[in-house]
Amino acid sequence: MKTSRRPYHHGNLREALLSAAERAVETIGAGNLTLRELSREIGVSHASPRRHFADRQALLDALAQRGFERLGAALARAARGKEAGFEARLTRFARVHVRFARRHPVLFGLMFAAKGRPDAPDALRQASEEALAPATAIFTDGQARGEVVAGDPARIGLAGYAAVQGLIALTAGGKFKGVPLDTLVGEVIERIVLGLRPRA
Amino acid sequence: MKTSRRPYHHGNLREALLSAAERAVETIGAGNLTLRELSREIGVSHASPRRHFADRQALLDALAQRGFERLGAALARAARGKEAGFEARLTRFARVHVRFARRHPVLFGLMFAAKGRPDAPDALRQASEEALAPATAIFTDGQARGEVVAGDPARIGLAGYAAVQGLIALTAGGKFKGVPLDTLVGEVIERIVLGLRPRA
DNA sequence: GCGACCATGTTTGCGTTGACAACATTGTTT
DNA sequence: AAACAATGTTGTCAACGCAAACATGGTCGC
Repeated sequence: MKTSRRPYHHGNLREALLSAAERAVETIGAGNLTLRELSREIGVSHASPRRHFADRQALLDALAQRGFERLGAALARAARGKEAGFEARLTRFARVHVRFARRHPVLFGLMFAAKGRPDAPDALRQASEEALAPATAIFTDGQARGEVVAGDPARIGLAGYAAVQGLIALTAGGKFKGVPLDTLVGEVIERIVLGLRPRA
Repeated sequence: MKTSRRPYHHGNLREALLSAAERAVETIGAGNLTLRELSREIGVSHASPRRHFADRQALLDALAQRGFERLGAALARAARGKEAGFEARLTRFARVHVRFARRHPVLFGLMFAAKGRPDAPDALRQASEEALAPATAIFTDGQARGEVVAGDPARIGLAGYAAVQGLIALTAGGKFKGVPLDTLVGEVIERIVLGLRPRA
C-alpha cells in the first residue's frame, strides 16, 4: 500500500485542466465542454475545478488568455525584421496569424469572442492587446520607408488588419479548399497593398 | 368560462419562439438561452418548443437562417444600381453589412458560427450563400467598367469582402468608439480600393 | 352530422450539469 | 506539535435538455 495509487492532491490541477480543456474544446466545441467530464477525464472529483476557476466561463477565459499569449509570441516573431519590405513583412504576419487560426479554430473563436465580451477580465483584454501590438509596428515602419500612405497608423492599419481578420473568418468556412492557404494569403495581401483599382 | 383564457393552441408558436429567442439572445447571449425560459415567457409548457424545433441547436440554426435571409435582402438592396461607381457601391454594401452586424451583434455571431459548423443544415448553408451573393456582382461589374483589376472575381473579391468582414469583427470589439462607424467604413473601403501603397 | 385522423400543446419523468457547502487531507509555518 | 492555508472530496440542489405518453381541437372523408 506504500505506492499511493492516487495521491490526494493532483499537484498541478490547474494546468491539467487547461490543457485537457484545450484539447477537448477543439474536438467537441466550446459549448459542449463540461467541467464534470473534464474532471472525470483527469481523474479528480467533479467539484475540484472550482478551486482554480470560479465557474465554467472563468476556465474558458483563461484558455482564451493563454491563446492570446501564444498567438502574441508567434506574431511578434513574425513581425521581426525591420529590414524586410513592408509587403513581405505583412505577408509573414498574416500567414502566421491565419495558420494559428487554422490550427486551433475553436480556441481562436473563443479568444475573439471572449475579447469582445463587455465583462471580459482585464488580464484577457490586456493579453489580446499585447498580442496584436506587433501589427502597428509593421505599419509605422512601412510609413517611415515610404511604402505606406501617410496618416494615422491605427486607421491605415485597420484596413490591412481587417483584411487579415476577415480572411480568417472566410477561410474558416472552408471555402477555397483547393487553394493552399499561404497562396491565398499572399494574394490577398498583395491586393490590399496595391489596391483593387488598377494602377496607371 | 366561455372566454377561453388560454386557448389550448398558441396558434403561431414557431414564430413566437423565434422572435422571442431573437430578442432574448441579443440581451443574454446565445449560450444562456434556455428553451424553458423561452416557453415560460411565451406562456406555453416547457416541452412545446419540441414540436417545432428538434432541439436547442435547431432553434438557433433557424434563427441564424432567418438572419441570413434578412441580411441577404438588405445587402441585395444595397448592391443595386449598376450605374453607380464601384467604390460607391462597395461602400454602400459594406455600410449595410456593418450596420446589420452592429444592430444584431449576437445574431450576427450566431449566423457565421452556424455557417461554419460542419454539420450545418443545408437550408442554412444555402441561405448564407444567397445572402452574400450580391457581393460578387459588385466586383464583376466593377471589372466590366475597368474600375477593378482583372482576375477571378471570387479571388479579387475575397480581399474586399475580407476587409468588410474583418472590419465587423474589429469594430465589434468596441474599438474606435469615437469615430462614427460609417466614416470608418468609408475610410477602409477607400483604402482598400486605392491600396496601402502610395500611388505615384 | 360524425368519427378517424393529425397537428399541436401538456404532463410527467429521467439523467446531466453548474454551483454550493461541509468536510477531509496534505504541506507549511510558527 | 498545533494552527493554518491550500487543495481535493462528498453530498446536495435547482435548472436544464430531452423524451414518452397523453390531451385538445380542427379537418376531412363518408
